[in-house]
Amino acid sequence: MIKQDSLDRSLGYNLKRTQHRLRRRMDEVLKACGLSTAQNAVLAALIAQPDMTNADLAHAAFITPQSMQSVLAGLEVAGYVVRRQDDRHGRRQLARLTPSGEAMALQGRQATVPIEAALVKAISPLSKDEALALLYRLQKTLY
Amino acid sequence: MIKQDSLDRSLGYNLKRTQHRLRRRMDEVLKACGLSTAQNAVLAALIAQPDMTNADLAHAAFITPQSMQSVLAGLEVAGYVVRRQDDRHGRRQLARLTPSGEAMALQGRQATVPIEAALVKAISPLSKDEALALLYRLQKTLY
DNA sequence: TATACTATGTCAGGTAGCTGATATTATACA
DNA sequence: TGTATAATATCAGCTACCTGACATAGTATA
Repeated sequence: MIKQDSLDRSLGYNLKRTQHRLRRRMDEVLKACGLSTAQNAVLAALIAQPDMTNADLAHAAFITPQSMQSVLAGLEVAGYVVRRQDDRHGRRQLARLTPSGEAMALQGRQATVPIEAALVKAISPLSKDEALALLYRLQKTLY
Repeated sequence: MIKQDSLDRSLGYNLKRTQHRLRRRMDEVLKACGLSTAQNAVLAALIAQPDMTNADLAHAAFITPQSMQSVLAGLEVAGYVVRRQDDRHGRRQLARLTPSGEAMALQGRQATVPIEAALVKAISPLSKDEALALLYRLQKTLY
């Protein structure tokens, strides 16, 4: 490698590389739980906020509603999630965790806690609020 | 949305969301050039450093060497890239841009410059060096 | 030198997520 | 009220990328 300088100094490229490594680490530990990243995202979202629709979960997991359908179907078959009709809405189906789904959600959370903790530690000398504020600004710019 | 707090304060989740939006923006402008993100990554890498191997390019574009094979094959068919045997190595094949490949690389670069510029602008009040240093620390932690 | 190990390229098959299209329900509005 | 628009779910097909297996060439080491 002689001249990789322009790429190494690019924010976009470094955001990509950071996210890529984060994804790899997450996949590693989640695989040990028998969860995919998308599945873990669903469980994490549902434990924070039960009775979400397929569309909501898709948004939370950064995939399309069509893709979320199959993810959710898999979680239903596995017995981690149940869906029922929304009483006050003929189209919506609300998903929530079963007891075993909650247990699996906690396992996924436990597995990923060390990674998040390592990130927080690596922020220094910046504060977590400063780092989050930076990411918020970038997100707002990119919306 | 009632309680999304824990996710919104998570560094990992916000890294993912930032990268996701960046990816969408990049895809938009590159599509107008007729380029995929992977193709643009190859062209950008080759303009910075000619005569790279398939394995090198795969690493630079964050995909597997197997996947890069088909990307590179497509770029060869399109006439943007040529590959030749490395004189001093029986296995390596070195890729470089054709004149039209260079032109397309510049088009891709021009299309993405405003996005990178917007990111740089959004960093403030932090400096670019501070932001890059943060990403470097995160990458090192995640390796 | 011989032998194990690593790097590179390639083929084959699988999977996750995407786009497009459609039906149904809710909502906004004229 | 009626009608257009938006939201939600779902089916079908496609594509990009992955994993696994393998052949060949270079490198290290005993």
